[in-house]
Amino acid sequence: MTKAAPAAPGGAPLRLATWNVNSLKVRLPQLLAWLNTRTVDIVCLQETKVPDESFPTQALQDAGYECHISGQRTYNGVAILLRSARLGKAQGVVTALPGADDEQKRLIAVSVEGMRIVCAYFPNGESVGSDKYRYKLKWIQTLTKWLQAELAGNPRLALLGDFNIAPEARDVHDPALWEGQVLCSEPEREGFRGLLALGLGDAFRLFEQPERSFTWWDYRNLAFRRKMGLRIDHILLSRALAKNCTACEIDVELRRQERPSDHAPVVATLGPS
DNA sequence: ATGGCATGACAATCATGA
Repeated sequence: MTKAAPAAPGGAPLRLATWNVNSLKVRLPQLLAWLNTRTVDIVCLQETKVPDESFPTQALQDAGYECHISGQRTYNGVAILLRSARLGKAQGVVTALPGADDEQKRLIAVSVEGMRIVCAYFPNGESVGSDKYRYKLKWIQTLTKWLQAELAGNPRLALLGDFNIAPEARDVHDPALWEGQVLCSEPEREGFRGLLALGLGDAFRLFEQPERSFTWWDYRNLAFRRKMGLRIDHILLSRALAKNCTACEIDVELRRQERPSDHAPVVATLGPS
């Protein structure tokens, strides 16, 4: 096992981000522009919707990132981009959730700089009580068990992704409207708390945040303009990483752009340990 | 009111998302 390296060698902060791009093909120009203006070192992407052979590896390499991918046609698909100038080689790449026993590409994990980085696209769940909802709850259970083992071997662990869970009422624009609905139901929230119980902290809630902070807004009904959103994209940090976390923000500007993803990125900053 | 919009596969609608 490699020795845990400092979170921020050289003292420069390390930035970790997650973004559900809702089609990497459509969003690539925005992603490249974003990477060009923001210094993010580790980027977790969900809903790339692109098979591995069509992944825009060259364009992202040219932008300075090494790509680790687990994709499929049409649906799902995840990737981790590592900024080569800042980070060493990745090891221990895992491209599926062990034990999940399905074809859906929803998880990728890498070890880099003594950290275990897990990028996840949780199932949506469709509606409470549906087959997809049951699949979601089971998937979360499988993830939780696997993470427990991962944490035992890698205490410096970050879980980033589209969780498709709004953990609390304050993460919902209209809690009464959403009460008991998919993304907000109690079993899903229990699942989220089960992840916290592993010793993970919600990076966003380590800090004072504006009210009505969300990461997803429906394309319909002018939901973004009307601030009708949910906070369903998260960065969870193990204690060893959380104690060095100095900021966590939602990059709302990307949702304001032309032809946006319906999700905005979340970015966490780790200071020197 | 189960729609509204966006994406991909596919060639007019349909599955899926959240």
